[in-house]
Amino acid sequence: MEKRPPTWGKEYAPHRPIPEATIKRLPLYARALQLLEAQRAEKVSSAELARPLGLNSAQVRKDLALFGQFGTPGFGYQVTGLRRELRRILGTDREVRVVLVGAGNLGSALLSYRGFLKQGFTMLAGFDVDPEAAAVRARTSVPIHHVDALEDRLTGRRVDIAVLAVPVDAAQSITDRLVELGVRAILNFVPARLAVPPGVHVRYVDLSLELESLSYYVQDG
Amino acid sequence: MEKRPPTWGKEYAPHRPIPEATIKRLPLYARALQLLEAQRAEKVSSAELARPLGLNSAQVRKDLALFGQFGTPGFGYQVTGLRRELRRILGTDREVRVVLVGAGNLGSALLSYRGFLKQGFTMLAGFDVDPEAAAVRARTSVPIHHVDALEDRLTGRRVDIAVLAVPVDAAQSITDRLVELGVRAILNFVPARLAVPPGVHVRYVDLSLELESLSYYVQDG
DNA sequence: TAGATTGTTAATCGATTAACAATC
DNA sequence: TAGATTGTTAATCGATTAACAATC
Repeated sequence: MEKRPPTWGKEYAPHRPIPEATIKRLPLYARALQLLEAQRAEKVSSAELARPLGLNSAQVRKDLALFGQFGTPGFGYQVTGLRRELRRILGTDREVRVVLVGAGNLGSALLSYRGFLKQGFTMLAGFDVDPEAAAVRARTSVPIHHVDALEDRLTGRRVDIAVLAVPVDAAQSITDRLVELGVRAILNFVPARLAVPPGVHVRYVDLSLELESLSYYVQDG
Repeated sequence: MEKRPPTWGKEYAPHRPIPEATIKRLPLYARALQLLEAQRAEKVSSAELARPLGLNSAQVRKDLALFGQFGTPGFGYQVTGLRRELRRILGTDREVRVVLVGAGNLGSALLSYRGFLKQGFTMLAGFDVDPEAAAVRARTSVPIHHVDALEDRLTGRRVDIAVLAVPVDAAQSITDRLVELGVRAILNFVPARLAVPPGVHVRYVDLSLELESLSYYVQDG
């Protein structure tokens, strides 16, 4: 049955800063909706969206309501429409341009790991101090250059996100250069705190830390 | 100058559950202390520990006080002593035994990535549906077996933590088998929610999700 | 209309930070 | 003793969950 679209659009550019916790859940919703769309589902309720993700339905409604009124009382959300909204909000409906710096074991795996870069993301290039060895490791069509060529290769090209997987000692100086080149966000796999100017976002992923903290739970019988 | 050790040991087996957020910070403290110890620092204050980690000194004191009284008012904490306590609390003073299941691009990178497994951790084995190809990718001395041999290889051996990097469709059934084998914690790189019995801990790391949520911050000028 | 589900406000929960007496 | 810093309580902040009037 056809329903007319809900009255969304209350506040496209939200004035209050959106909680970080909400931002992290948005791609989760988008992914679930992608699945539902593939299954030809027309509509979904906040409860149906929340349950498989292990979340609360009120949380889903609250997260979404921060960006506008996307649902219809008594009905739910239109799968396709909501997915489109989320991709617009996340910016993944446009091309998101990514570079990787540091193609050692971890970095080169990220280059070849299908499932890291989802629809909307483009890996422009990788950089490493030993691009030949890195190319062998990565086995990818993404060009890998020497880190010295960072400026030569990227000046004048828009780079949205840099993925950082260099040795600890190199992290800050590479960061400074990336910021200088206009990078707006960094996904940092290096176990080091990065100093960045306001407006540049850094997300820390410390794989070793995750393992070490899990160790806490496996003690005794 | 010699100081007598502080009066720790108030509550070694804490009755109240420790906040997850605290558990995640403990390895951070341990790592900072390791550095300080290497620099021959004798003592450290909560403020000195907090600042480089971007934390609040009260938070450091509160986290530590959950496990006992490790400090000395007017003095601070003894680096070596506190580090030892933290390693004991985390269980990284004993051998922590890890297996990896799924040695594709990401999994095999984790096998070779020095810096993933810190002191105290032992990677017993990797498992993959194509162990030969995985071995080529991983270039490591860690043995890689076929996943079918999970039970044959691990029955009767203690496994503390499993690192999961299999395809989505295989995640739950592999999880069930790992739980059956007595695994107590899972570091899950698969973008899927895992059902586990109470007492088994799952930590989710979704690299693609991190990238997608960063996309939110790089919009407009 | 009756049933369902939204958007939103209020209540709850948990975590962070400030403040300070205790104490080395 | 004077100065410094802990452990801990109280205040603050933020996020989650419950509840429900609005509404399709």
